[in-house]
Amino acid sequence: MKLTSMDISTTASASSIVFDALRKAIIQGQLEEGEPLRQDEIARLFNTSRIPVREAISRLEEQGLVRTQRYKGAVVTELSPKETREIFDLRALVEPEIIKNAVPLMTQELLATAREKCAAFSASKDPMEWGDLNRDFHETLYSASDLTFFKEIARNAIDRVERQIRAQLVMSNGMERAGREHFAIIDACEAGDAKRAAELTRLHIEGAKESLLKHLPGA
Amino acid sequence: MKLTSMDISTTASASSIVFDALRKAIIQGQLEEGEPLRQDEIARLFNTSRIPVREAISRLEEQGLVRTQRYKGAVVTELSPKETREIFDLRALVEPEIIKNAVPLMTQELLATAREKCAAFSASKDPMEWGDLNRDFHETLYSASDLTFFKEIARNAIDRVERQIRAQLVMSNGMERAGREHFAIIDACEAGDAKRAAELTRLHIEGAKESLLKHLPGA
DNA sequence: ATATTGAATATTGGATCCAATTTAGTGTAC
DNA sequence: GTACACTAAATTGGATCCAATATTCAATAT
Repeated sequence: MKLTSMDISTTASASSIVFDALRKAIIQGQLEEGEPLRQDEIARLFNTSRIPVREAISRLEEQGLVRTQRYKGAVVTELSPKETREIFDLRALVEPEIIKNAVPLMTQELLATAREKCAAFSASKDPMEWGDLNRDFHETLYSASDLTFFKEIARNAIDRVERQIRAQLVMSNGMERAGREHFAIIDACEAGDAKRAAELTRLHIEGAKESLLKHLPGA
Repeated sequence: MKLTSMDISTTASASSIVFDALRKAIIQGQLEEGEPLRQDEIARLFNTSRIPVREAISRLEEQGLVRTQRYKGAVVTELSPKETREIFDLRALVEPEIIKNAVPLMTQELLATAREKCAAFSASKDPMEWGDLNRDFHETLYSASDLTFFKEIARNAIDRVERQIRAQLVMSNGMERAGREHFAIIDACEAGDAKRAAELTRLHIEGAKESLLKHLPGA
C-alpha cells in the first residue's frame, strides 16, 4: 500500500515566521519609525534563538523597512517627505502598468470579489482596518496581472509607505475620496477599459501623494 | 592637541563581504543559472562559519538573485524568456525617469568622466570587461540623479539580467550598437536635453531586449 | 556644575554544536 | 534488471556559547 504524500502543512521556517510578523508590525505602525529592534527581545517573543531573528532583520533591511548599523542594531526606517514623495512617484509609474496588464486577464469571479472588497472598504467604520481593506482591494485587482516583478516592486513600495497611506485615509476626507476613486477604477476594469483604469489608478496615487504632502513639512 | 578623526577603515561585517562577493559572482556569470550554493563550501572559501553565509544568501534571495527551498538550499535564479522580457520592460519604464531627473543635475566633471567611460567602453577589445564597462557608464550617468529608490530598483533589475546583458553585448553587433547609443545618450545629456536623453535610454533598453529575445526560444 | 575616565552592562557578530530533513547508495525480493 | 525498503552521508535550520563593540553610569578631577 502506498501513502499519499500527505504534504503536511509545509511548516514554515522560524526565520520566515519572524520576518512576516515583523514586517506586518512595521507596516501596520505597531512599531514606531526609528524604534530599535532588539534581537533577543524578539527572540524571546517568538520562543526562538537570535539566529532566525537576525536573518529576518537582514531581509527586512534588504527590503528597506529597517536600517542597521554594525553593533548598533536595526531601527525602523523613517522616511523624509522627499523620500515619501519619491515612493509615491514610483507607485504612480508602476502600478498603472500593472492594472493595464491585468484588465484583459480579469475573470468575472475576480471582478466580483474585487467589487465586494471595494464595497467592504467603503462600508467600514473602523479606522483600524481601513489600511488592510484598502490594500486588500488593490491587491485583488493586481493579482490578475502576470507581471510578477512589477507586482514585487509595487508591493515593496506600498510596504514602505503603508503607514503614510493609513494616515492619509483617516485625515480630512481621505477615506471618502479613496472610496469614490476605487469605485471608478473597478468600473473601468469591468468595462474592460484598461487605459482608463490605469489612468485612474495613476490619479488615485497622485491624489493620495498630494493630500499627504500637504500635511507634511518640506519637499 | 587634537588628533584628526582617522576614520579607521570601517571593517565590514563578514556577511556583507560574502554577500558582495556572491552577488558579483552571480551577476558576472561565474556561477551558472541553477547552480546550487553550498553553505559550508562558501564558508570554507571565506574562512568563516556558515552563519554569515546564510545571512548573505537570505539577502540574495530577497533580491531575487537566488531562490531557496527549505532543507534543499539555494540555487542561482534562472530567468525564463518571459521573465527576462518583463525585467527589460521594467527597466525601460524606470531608467528613463532616472535620466530625466539626472540631466539637470549633471556637473561638467560628471559629464567629462561619463564621456571617458563611454569611450573606454567602445574602445575595449576584451569581452570579459564589456559588462563592467557598460554598467560603469550607465551608473555614472545615474549617479547624478537624486531618485534613490528609482536607482535602487534599476540596480536590482540590472543585476537580475546582467548575465543576459553580457550575452547581448557579445552577440551579433551588440557591442557596436551599444557604443553608438551610448554616445547619442551622452550627447543629449551634454546638450541638457533631458527628454531626449530619457527617450534614447528607453530605446537603448528596448533595443537590447528585442535583440536578446530574438535569440531566445519563447515569449 | 561640567567634563572625563573607567568599569559594568547591554547588545550585536560570529563560531561551534545539535537536530531535522534530504539525498545517495546498498541490499533484497520478485 | 527493476522496484522497494532501509541505512549512511550530506546538507540545511536552529540553539547555545564566546568575542567584539557600544552604551550607561558612577567616580573623579578641574
